[in-house]
Amino acid sequence: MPAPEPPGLHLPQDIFLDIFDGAPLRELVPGETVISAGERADQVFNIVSGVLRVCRTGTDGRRQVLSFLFPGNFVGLTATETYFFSVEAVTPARIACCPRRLLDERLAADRAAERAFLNMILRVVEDILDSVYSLGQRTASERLAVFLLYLRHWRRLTDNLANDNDPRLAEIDIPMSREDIADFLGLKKETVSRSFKELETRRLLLRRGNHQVRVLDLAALRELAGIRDFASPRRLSQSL
Amino acid sequence: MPAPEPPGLHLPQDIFLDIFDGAPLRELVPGETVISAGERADQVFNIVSGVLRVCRTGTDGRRQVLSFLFPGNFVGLTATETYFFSVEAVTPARIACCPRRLLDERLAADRAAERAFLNMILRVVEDILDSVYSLGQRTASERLAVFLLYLRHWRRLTDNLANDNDPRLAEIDIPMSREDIADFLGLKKETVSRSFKELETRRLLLRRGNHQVRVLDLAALRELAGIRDFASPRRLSQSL
DNA sequence: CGGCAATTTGATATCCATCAATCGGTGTGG
DNA sequence: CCACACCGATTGATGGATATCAAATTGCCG
Repeated sequence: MPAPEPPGLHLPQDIFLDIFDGAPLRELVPGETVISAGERADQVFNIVSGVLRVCRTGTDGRRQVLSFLFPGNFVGLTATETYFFSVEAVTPARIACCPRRLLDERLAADRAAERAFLNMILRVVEDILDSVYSLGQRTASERLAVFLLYLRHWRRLTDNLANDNDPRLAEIDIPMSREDIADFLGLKKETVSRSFKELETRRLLLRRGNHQVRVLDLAALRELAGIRDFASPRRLSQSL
Repeated sequence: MPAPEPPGLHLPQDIFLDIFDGAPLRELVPGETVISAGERADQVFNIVSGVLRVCRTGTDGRRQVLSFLFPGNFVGLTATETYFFSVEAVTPARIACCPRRLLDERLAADRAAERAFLNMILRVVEDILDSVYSLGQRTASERLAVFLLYLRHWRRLTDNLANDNDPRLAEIDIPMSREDIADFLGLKKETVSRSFKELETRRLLLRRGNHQVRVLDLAALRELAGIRDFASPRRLSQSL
C-alpha cells in the first residue's frame, strides 16, 4: 500500500518514519520481489531510492498495478495478517526494512506518531480515490496525462524542486515500461503507445527515447488531465 | 469515504462508534444531500438505516460513485479541511450526526478507539483497492457479478444472517437505480441492463422487478466475479 | 556492430457507448 | 376501474474507443 508525499527528509507529519533510522537496507535489482501476495505481513518498508510497483495479479493472470512507490514512500501495512498485494522493484532500488512490531510499538508509544500515521493513511485513501475516478471515468489519453503529471510531481519531490516552473521539470522521466503503465492505467501497452503518440501529435509533449518526455504545453496537459477534479490538486500543481 | 463491516451492534473493533450513542438523528429523503464536495469537513456520520452513495462529480459532469453506504457504515473523514466527495441518500435513510471534534477527542482519549479507527481505515483501503482491480481489469458482467455479491454481503450483515446458505440470501435487493450502478462500475446504464440480461441468459440469476434478483447459481456468480482474487474474500463469501 | 527486447505501427475484432425507440411499471384523474 | 402520462429500464441499431494479433521498427546493451 502506497504513501504519498515526503522527500528524503521527514516532514513534520511523518515523524513515525524515524523507525527506519538505522534500519537495515536492502538493495534491489530491477524485477526483484520484495513482497509476495499471501505472505505473512510482518515487515514494513520505506523506499530510500529507486521506484517500485505494487501489484495485484488475478488467478487468470490479469495484473493491476495499484501504485508505484517513490523515495520516501512507506509500504507494507495491511489490516489483515497477510499481504494482499505484491511489491517489486521497477528500477534498481534501496529500501529500509523494519519489523512491523517496531512500527506498532512506535505508534503505541507516541500519540503524535500515531496521529501522523493515521493522517498518512487518509492521504493514501484520497489518492486511491483519485485513481478510482480516473479508471471509471477518464479516457486513455486523459489517464496518461494524469499519469505524466503524477511522475512530474514525484520528480519534483525527489529532486526537491521548490519552484513548479523549474525548467528541469520540463523533462519527465518515465522509469517504468509501457506494460507497467498500461497495467496501472487499466489499458494495454499498445494503447499506451498510441496515447503517447496522440499527446505528441497534439503538441503537448515530445518523446525523447522510451523513458523521458519533454512537456511542451503544461497547461494543456493539466487541462486534459482534468486537474480541477482531483481531491488533492496541490499534489499535481502548485496553484489550485 | 466508506467503511466496511459492522452490523447494527458494534463489533469489538468498532468501539469508537460509541460517539454516535445519543447523537442527533437526521431523516433523509431519497436524493437528499448530506455532504457537498468542498464544504468544511466538520461533521462525521454513521448510517442507521437506508442506503447512501458517495460520489465525485467532475467539472464536465462525469460522475463516479466511489462507494455505497449501508447501516453501520461511517462517513465523513478526510485528511484535509474540506470534503472532496458528496454524499446523498439513495433510499429513505436515517443517519447519526456527530461533530468531528468529538471524534477527535474520543480518539485522543482512548488508545483502543484510535487503534480501532485505524483498523477500520485500513479495511476501507483494502476494499477500495478491490474496486481499483475491478475497474482496471474486469469486464462489464464481471463487475456486475462482483457488485451483486457485494449487495448480498450487505444484506447478510444488515439482516444478521449468520449462515451463508440462508435461503433468504437467494434474493438480492438492489436499492439503487441502474444509473447509480453504472456510475459505480464505470459503465453506462444501458450496459448495466445488458449485463443483467446476460447473467439472466446464462441462468445465473432471475430478474424480479427492477430492484431484486434471485440468484440461481451462486457458485457460478462467484466464479465470474473472480472471488478468489479479492483481498477480503471473506466479505463476499463465507468460505475461502 | 549485432542481436534481443521493448516499443511502435498497422489491420482487424470486440466491447462498450451512444442515440433512438419501445416497454413496463406506478400514480393520477376521469 | 380504466386510460393516460411519466419515468426508469430495456432493447435495437450504429458508432467509436480500446483490445487483439501480427509485423516492422527502434532503442539499448553487450
